[in-house]
Amino acid sequence: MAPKDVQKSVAIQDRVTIRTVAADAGVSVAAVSKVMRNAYGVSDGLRARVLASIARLNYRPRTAARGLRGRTFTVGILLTDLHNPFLPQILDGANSVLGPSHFQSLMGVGQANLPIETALIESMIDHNMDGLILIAPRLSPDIVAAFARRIPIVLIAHHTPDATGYDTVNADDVRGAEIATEALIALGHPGVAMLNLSGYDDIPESVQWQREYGYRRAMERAGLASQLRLMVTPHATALSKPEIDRMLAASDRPRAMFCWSDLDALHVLSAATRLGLRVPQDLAVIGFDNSSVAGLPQVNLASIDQAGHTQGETAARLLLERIDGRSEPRHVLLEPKLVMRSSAQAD
Amino acid sequence: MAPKDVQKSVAIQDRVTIRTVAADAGVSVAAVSKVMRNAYGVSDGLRARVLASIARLNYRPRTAARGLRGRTFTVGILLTDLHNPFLPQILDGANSVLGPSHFQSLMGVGQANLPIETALIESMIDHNMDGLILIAPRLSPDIVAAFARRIPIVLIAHHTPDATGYDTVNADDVRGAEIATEALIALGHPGVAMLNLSGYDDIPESVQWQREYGYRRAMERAGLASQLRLMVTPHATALSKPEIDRMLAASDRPRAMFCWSDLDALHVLSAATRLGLRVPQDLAVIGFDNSSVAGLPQVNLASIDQAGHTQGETAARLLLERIDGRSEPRHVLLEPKLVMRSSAQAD
DNA sequence: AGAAAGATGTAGACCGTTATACGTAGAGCG
DNA sequence: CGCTCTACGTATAACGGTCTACATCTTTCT
Repeated sequence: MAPKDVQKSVAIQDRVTIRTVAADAGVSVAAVSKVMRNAYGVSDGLRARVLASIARLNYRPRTAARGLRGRTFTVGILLTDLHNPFLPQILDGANSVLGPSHFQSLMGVGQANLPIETALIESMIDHNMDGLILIAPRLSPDIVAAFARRIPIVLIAHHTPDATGYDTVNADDVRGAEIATEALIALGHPGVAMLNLSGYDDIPESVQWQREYGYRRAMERAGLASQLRLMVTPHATALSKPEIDRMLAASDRPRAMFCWSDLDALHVLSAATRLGLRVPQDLAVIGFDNSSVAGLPQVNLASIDQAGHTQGETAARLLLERIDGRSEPRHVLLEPKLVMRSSAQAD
Repeated sequence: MAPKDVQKSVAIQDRVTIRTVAADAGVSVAAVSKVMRNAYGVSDGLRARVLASIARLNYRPRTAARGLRGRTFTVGILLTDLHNPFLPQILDGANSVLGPSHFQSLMGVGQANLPIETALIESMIDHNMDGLILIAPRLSPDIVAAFARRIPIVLIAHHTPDATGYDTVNADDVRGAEIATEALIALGHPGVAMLNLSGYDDIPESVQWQREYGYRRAMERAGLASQLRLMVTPHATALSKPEIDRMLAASDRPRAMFCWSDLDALHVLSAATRLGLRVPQDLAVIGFDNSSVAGLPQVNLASIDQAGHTQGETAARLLLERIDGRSEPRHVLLEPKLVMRSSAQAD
């Protein structure tokens, strides 16, 4: 746990501190602090003098020291996995709100690993960050709630509509799965199968549970309850997929598949190509995320768009509100929509 | 510049501090600190008592406070652009070294924007991070050097082999471009064109300059100096590419293209598909990065692999050395290699 | 004019660590 | 036995900010 014996670091250039500025401007340290914080009780003359000194000395307050008592104006963003191709949208969205508010964001990668995730959150708290955005964390709701008592938190891709200690932002995953399944049924394929993420976190809060539920509901509503067919796969990073090949080579192979993520849908398409199946005639496929690869002409994967940019924006906005003192929970659900492409289009 | 008037934040649960631990263990604050730092002058008995209290109270030192005097055991990683598909490899590599050393990493996204990049680096310094890894920053070498006087820095994808204030880790981009160009020439296409990133940072330090140089050198060595053909494109996020279409539709279109990045190569392949060109018979393409999309069966893009994982590992290792006091510069160049796929294979 | 209210600036405690300087006790030694 | 060494703990000054009291100086009101 404890690091190796610490030795003196390389000499670092002297920094200009709040005291340097105070001396330069001929005022008290407190006055400079007030100007920095836009606090009450500063005359125009004093402010001008201080600002001039700040500019002249190129002073910037040291976040770490500042956070010891006040705010750091930094929020932490926890990512599960960098390979996820719809992350950039979320982050762009979040930064588009954070930037103008003079908040910085620093990110950590949880690597889909619970201990690492926990350690990162602890670390972000220890860095005195003002709030946290967690994207699809593995954490259980009660652990999140415990953290939320220590720091404002907004969750993305984690369905807990009744949680009171924090906010959530989600695409309506049930509805998205429903739309996809209905579209495949409408194509004339009764035996629509679903490829889902297998997993240790097979709980209602998880995105994959919600999508599976939407699939089931659409099938039942169409009177196809008896045709339900679910397959699971470990996380998409596991590249070799003999099971997918086997499934598609079998005589009772599905004619249409709804995949819980674009990444997995890509593997299905690859397998189809390998086996000489025509898409969409022999096999129709719809994915989820509408990630950038899906739009490539070589791929042309129909997919459910879940408005990542908006999710990021919303999460950042909610977090700033919470940092500003709001304590009533807010849970936002965004409407997904199908982006049709040739992988599921009769045409 | 200054944020809105600050108001009191939500009440946060009392934290257990070093004082709480000291009281619980019945020792001085200094003793606890010594145990935490593995410092000299602690008896086994005292250490045991303190560790027991730490465990019982679940104490963790607060990084921000710690950094005020000592180290934070946190390094910052600056990314240019999350869309870049070979980032994950680098980060995995870096984290595989950082993790076991009890160092955390926090990342910031520079969005290929100089002011944002600078602000992030300042912010990381203000967070008292112990060192920085900058990946393909837009910063000019002298600005990097200035920052490096304040904090240990390792650069990835920025060629300054003579810099003395910091370390660099790079793939040999000249050699990589050369290999790709030679492979295309060997295919029997004399008129090999190159698609490069256009840009404001057209300087020898940049990756794109190095790759262009490699392309030129290979052409000249093959006695094809007169056949040089360079095209440039703004950053790949600009999705619509009428110029690429125009170029490929022209009668004097290139028969082989070396693209400075996989992302751009994908757009070239897309255009070829749109225009009904056969790959590789009518147009052979080689990209750079060997990113995960390149390997998809639908894509099958030949590409130069630049060992991202090793780059990340090496950078992290060098940074830790620098944090530990090394001051002589080190500049590592890794050998790239061609991964042949059907986009450039006669077959 | 005198008092109350408001505006502006300062002093200094405090945040949670690190690290230096120092005190004390026991061991080793001539 | 007195003296030096070493090992172990403690007290406390930083670190660079924030923020609560409070002091001082103007206005405004009666």
